[in-house]
Amino acid sequence: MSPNPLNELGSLGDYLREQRQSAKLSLRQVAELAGISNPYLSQIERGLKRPSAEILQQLAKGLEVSAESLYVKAGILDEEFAHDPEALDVRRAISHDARLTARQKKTLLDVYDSFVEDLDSAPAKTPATTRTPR
Amino acid sequence: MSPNPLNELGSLGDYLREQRQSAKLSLRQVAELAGISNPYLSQIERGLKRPSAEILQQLAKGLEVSAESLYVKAGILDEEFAHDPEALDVRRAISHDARLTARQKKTLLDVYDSFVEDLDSAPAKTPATTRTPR
DNA sequence: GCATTTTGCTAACTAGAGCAAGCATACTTA
DNA sequence: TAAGTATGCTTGCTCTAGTTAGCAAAATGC
Repeated sequence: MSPNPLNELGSLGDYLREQRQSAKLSLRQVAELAGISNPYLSQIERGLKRPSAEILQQLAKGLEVSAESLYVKAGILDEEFAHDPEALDVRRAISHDARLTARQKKTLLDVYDSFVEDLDSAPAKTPATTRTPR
Repeated sequence: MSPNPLNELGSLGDYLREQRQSAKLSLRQVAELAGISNPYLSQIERGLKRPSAEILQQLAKGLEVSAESLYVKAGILDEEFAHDPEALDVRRAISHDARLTARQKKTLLDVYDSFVEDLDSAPAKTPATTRTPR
């Protein structure tokens, strides 16, 4: 059932270990800085356990990286979302708007697509289906 | 020990229950949409259990709100971080889109505004204190 | 009136996050 | 060489997130 089996987990662990080693810190040091136990950190780095968001927050603090970047690697946050959205994209903005229902999003996206379709010379774009950005 | 004892938890639960009721859905319906058990959702709404980020993701999908907004209420994401990319950015993205004519922009903005206008009674981002109970 | 469904909830259980204690190997320093 | 320490890891354990089964009260139908 778990949507992020161990792929993303391993990637997260690798990233954490890289960060720790490039900072020349031991497992115990980072564990202490983050306020978690060192055996547990060891298991996280090797992808054996799946840390909660709370633990990720503490680890981010200890490693001096952003919590959001860890969330992204753990698969609980969209990458696009973490990247500060200076680059504005209408489709993306619409699909992330918490105030819109799914149906309203589809309506807006369809309208938008119909507008831009006209100027894309003759693209024969996919008409109605909501294309998930990503 | 836990940094977010039950304060933020209660706020999250209240928010979830408000969203569900304003959508006129039962516990079981939302639980099914989100793919979680209904007793568990009941406990989350009453602030008795602390859902993981994964569960919050599924709940966001079922309730058609952004996962990030739930993360904020659960205390695992900074408010500022989730703030900007929502309401503001849709309007801004539209008005900055070079592919749209002025008239098309106005159309899209009008549609968008009409959508979010309806939400005044059921706001997606309550200031957490003022609850307008219809 | 009584039966059926729908509502939210309680109780008992399972699985896994996160912990303290301890182990084996490598690196010091005397 | 041997004593001391730092490294990462394994072993059990506790606690709680999340489950299934089932309850009492409210709504709906016959």
